[in-house]
Amino acid sequence: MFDLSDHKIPDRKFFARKTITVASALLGSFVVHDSPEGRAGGIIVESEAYVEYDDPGCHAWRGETKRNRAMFGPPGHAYVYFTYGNHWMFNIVTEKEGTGCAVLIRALEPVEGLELMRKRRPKAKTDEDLTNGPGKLASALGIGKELYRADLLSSPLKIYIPEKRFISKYIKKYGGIVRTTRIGLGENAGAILPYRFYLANHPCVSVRAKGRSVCGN
DNA sequence: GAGACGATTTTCT
DNA sequence: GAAAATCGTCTCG
Repeated sequence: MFDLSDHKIPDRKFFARKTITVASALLGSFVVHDSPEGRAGGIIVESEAYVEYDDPGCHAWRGETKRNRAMFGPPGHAYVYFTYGNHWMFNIVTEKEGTGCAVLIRALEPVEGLELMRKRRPKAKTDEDLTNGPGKLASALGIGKELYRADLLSSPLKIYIPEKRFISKYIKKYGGIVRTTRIGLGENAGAILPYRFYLANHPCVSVRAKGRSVCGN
């Protein structure tokens, strides 16, 4: 398994930057959830940016509501919400407090707690199936409403940033970063904005119909 | 293997 | 009452 002592927990400023910057900077870093059942975690291989000010697809576009309140809070916190009847989504709040922006984590490479994740997702046939979608990874990591607004710097749910060398090697290994349009948004909901990032050849990326790898990088 | 669709709940109009 | 930042299953090739 990976030794997390080589990786550091970012400070608040890491998340306070532009959402697009944070979304791409998160590729190759770790998400770890220490639950009572044990530790589960993986490497981020796909992310999407959602920003309040120029993005009709963002939950915060129409202003603050009870549901999206966490997005307007301080950066580095979790914005977790429920959708489509069954699924939790895990987002990381970005930019300065009062701005409704976040990064949606769409896919991970499972690394820590494989057994626990398999137990949580008995229907997954392969290990890639454990975390190759936003609803799937939340389920595999045991992320639910109790982590709404959790501080990623001090709660059981944390982000670890590996050394720069590790990240560039990892990104290179999987063919570089692709920037393209997001998934699951309607035509009028900012579907054309190139706010999605993923590792070109990574097996865990949830490339769907709309997400053809167009703009290589 | 790809495309269609139903499940199910929270939130807003 | 409808839509939603999805998933799993069913159908047809």
